[in-house]
Amino acid sequence: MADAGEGFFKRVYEIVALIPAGKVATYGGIARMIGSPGSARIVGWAMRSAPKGLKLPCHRVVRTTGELCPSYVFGDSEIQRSILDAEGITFREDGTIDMERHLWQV
DNA sequence: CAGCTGACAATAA
DNA sequence: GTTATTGCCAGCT
Repeated sequence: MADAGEGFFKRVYEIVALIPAGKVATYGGIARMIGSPGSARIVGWAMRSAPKGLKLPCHRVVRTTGELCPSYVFGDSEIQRSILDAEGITFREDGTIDMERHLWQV
């Protein structure tokens, strides 16, 4: 990777963009793939500052608890559930994602 | 140049 | 078991 772009952000975009449909990744997990296990917050921040042209599947990025962030939604809180459901993600009774079943790991 | 903020995570009480 | 606090790294003002 000769081009570093924005540096850390670019790295996050690459990881998130590589998340296959039907799978989800955690902020801390992505941060760890980049090489900064303590920058879980930066990953989330990268999503927030992520240009829409990249079409990053932010909905596939969830917390370690399997809970999605309340404010990252594209349009409405119900949208993310619909998207993930369309991707093949299964939700539990409490509205959290089945991490054991959809946690993306290389 | 220095300090603050931020879509999280882990540990302690 | 739940709730609160601290720690982390990188960008932005």
